[in-house]
Amino acid sequence: MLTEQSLIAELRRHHLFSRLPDAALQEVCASANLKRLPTGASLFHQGDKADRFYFLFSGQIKLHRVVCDGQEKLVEVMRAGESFAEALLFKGTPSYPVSATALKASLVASLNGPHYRRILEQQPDICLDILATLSIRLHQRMTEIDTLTLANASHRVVRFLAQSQQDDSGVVMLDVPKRLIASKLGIQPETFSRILHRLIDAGTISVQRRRIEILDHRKLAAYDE
Amino acid sequence: MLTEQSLIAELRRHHLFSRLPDAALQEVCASANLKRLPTGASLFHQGDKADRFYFLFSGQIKLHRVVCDGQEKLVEVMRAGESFAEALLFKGTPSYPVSATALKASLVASLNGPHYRRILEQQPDICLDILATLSIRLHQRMTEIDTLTLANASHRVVRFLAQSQQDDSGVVMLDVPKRLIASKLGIQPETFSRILHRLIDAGTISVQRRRIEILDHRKLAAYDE
DNA sequence: TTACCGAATTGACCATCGTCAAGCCAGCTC
DNA sequence: GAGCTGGCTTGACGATGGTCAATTCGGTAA
Repeated sequence: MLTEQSLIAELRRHHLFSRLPDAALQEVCASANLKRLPTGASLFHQGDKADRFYFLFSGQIKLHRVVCDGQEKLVEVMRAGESFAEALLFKGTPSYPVSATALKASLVASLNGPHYRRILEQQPDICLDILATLSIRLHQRMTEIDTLTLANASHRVVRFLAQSQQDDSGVVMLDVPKRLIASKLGIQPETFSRILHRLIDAGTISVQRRRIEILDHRKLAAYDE
Repeated sequence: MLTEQSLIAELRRHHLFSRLPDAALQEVCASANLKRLPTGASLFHQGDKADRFYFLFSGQIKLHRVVCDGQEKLVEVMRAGESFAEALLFKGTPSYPVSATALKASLVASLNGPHYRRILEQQPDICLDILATLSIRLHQRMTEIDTLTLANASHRVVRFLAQSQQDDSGVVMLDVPKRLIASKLGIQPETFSRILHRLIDAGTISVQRRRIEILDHRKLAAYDE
């Protein structure tokens, strides 16, 4: 069971709350709702009125967009300790630009947006923090646009692999189904599979289930020029 | 000739400066440089250290990215009265993610970033304004990613046309060369030309040089489903 | 163990779009 | 006017990647 104490302690580790005075943080928690989501449950839908934002304690939640012809595009996968939908607090007429669905059983705190916003007005230093976060995210989206327009499918996969190995071990563990990866890269699952196997045949990588190992970094980099 | 008075008056109309106390704005202007750029001149390059941001008084400036194979991708066209590169003020290690080049003879104010940032720390309300701007821009980029991944070339062109008619007159005036439009849409100039002519043949639009008129809105919308 | 279900893979086929090359048109200078 | 330049257009061709269908694989439950 999650106590109010441990809730506060978790939030403290996040940059949105770390510099908040104790009283303000207590206030925020008082107006928070805890939600348990089983796998596949929806948290909110694209287009819903957005007056709440979220903090993910445990589990995994995907943010995705649905477009006219019913196709689905993965935007981002949120993990424990991350917040999302907080950027909307500042728009005049906020409605969620994505849908949020649990990929695994998850525990989230639903926080009152306008309430937090009023507290923020007293905390210019946190504002600057958030500005930094947003400008970084904006930058990420820009490189993503690069990748999607200027590179073909193979390049996108190679870039994805290069960006996904956190340490330099050369190992990439996928924590979502391959079809979602394909969706994020803007290609079909079949194409994704074929490209991986082309890389395997060339001796560039090896794949066991969701574990991908980069065998030849040089050869991989050569693709991306 | 631009006097300090008219410079201040122009800046006042921009949301980054409109709520600044007089003294603070004077201070900002004092550390500003005015630059005249002839057509084709470069203001800054992708990757340069970014400690200044800009306000465009007159002319037209393109923000673009250059990628490995020498191709160029249009990100945005800035017009008189707009500011740019201000999002970088908040990143730890700022370097421009785009290059800026004058499309027409332009007059820009180059402003001291860290200086402005220090002033901002005293102005939480302006911080919130900027947060709103950034979150809107983030949203724009997201729909752009949608367009680039989930739609084929024809859809992209149709969306572009639909979004580009400011009033409902059905007239779209391109203020940059077609090749740059194509670049922004992530397609080749040849493909852009062919798609426009397909729409002309279908009686959906008419084109005279850089003036595009939408003749049949329903038929155009039917493409984008 | 078997049965089952969704994910992943593989093959065949084809539309779309990029590439290359040539030609055209508008605006400019001389 | 002639000639040049750069942007735009048009055609031919081929590679890339999407679609559809069949098969295999992996995990779960009976």
